[in-house]
Amino acid sequence: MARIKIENNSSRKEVIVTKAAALFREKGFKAASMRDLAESVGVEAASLYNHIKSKTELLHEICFGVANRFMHKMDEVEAQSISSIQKVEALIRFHIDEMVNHYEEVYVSDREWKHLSDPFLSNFQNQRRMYRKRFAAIIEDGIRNKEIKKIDAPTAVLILLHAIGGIESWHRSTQKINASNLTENMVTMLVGGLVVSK
Amino acid sequence: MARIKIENNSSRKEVIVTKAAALFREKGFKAASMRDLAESVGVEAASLYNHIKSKTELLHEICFGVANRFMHKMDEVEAQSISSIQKVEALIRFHIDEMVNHYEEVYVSDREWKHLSDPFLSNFQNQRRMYRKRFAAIIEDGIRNKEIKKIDAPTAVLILLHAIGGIESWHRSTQKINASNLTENMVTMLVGGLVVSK
DNA sequence: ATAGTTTGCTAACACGCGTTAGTATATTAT
DNA sequence: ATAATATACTAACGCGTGTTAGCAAACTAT
Repeated sequence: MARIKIENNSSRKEVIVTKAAALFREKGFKAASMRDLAESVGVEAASLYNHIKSKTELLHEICFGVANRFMHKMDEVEAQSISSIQKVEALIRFHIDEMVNHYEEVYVSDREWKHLSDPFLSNFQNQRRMYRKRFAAIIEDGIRNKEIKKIDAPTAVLILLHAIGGIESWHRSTQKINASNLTENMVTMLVGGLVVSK
Repeated sequence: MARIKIENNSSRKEVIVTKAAALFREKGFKAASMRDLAESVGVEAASLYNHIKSKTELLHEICFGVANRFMHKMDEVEAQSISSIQKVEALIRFHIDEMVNHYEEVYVSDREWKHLSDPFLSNFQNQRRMYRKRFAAIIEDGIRNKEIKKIDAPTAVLILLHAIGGIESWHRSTQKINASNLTENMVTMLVGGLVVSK
């Protein structure tokens, strides 16, 4: 009788969530079936329901896991007493790090959150809005201090966040530069686009 | 008896494709049903098949319509005798313009092409790869001419393309700045991130 | 007016989906 | 060893899906 293998004292549910993230990333939430997931876990579809309540719950876990990590980081960065541009850079580096090390979850959270159902959907959207507002506030601080070019802060946030989302393609790319090189390139370009040239 | 309304001597098929793009953008390709589409067109689901071969054909039309426009623009820009940075700027402006004026199609082409089926899938992926290669080549030219910072060109392309894809959120935003302001902000930030500071 | 063509309708199909019920087999605790 | 719990299995459900067949209505051309 097949059994879900666990390691590092992680629960069976966590194993399923991880496999689900990989599958949702590959096929999209709607296109990925519970039978697909079961096969990837090495078990029959019905058996999954001993550990999870529904397919949607898997998406919850993924999306809010990611969202919470980002919110926590934002708290941390805001509390530091460093320049605005340093805060921006810290956030950019965190985003890239997340994208490199928790690729599947971050990707799914980014692209598939639409398929959440209320009240989780609105909750998630609120968290996103809040995060962007706080990010924009940092940039506006930087503009006031003349560290950062006079640009529309919300637009800058969108650009930054989506630019980093582009690592998705890097991740799949065959001829990829290494992660720290990637990070430096991105920081150069993105921060370079913000700072006022001296 | 309901009839698909046409205007500007566009075919009924084109009307369907346009509505499909809006629906696919909103719900995602898999989650959007032919019955949804039929309702949005104002007709019964089966009637659609007098004009189209399959649901997938709709995705073909959308994706390759967009891809062809971009390829055509790339031909045009490459042929011009202007500096590399000007070429980059021209492409960025075109991308933004496309995103603003053909939002639904571009968005769908960007996010839902995975659901194409071979041979269209590989064809589409090839076109994408080619486009990025040609874009990267322009940037590498710029680096050689010392117009552009020494960065990894393929990474820069990823950043640029995805950053522009971020207009998606702008498009839905309530407090949106106008399109030309948006464009100038993006160009400032993205081109500013590339050029060597003097 | 009539014939031909385009377009839409109703009905139905085969299929894959998420999920549940009921039962068997492992693992853990006494 | 025995009881209790956790986990997996088979079978099946109701439902929504893309699509087709066959027929009716509307437009177009003669």
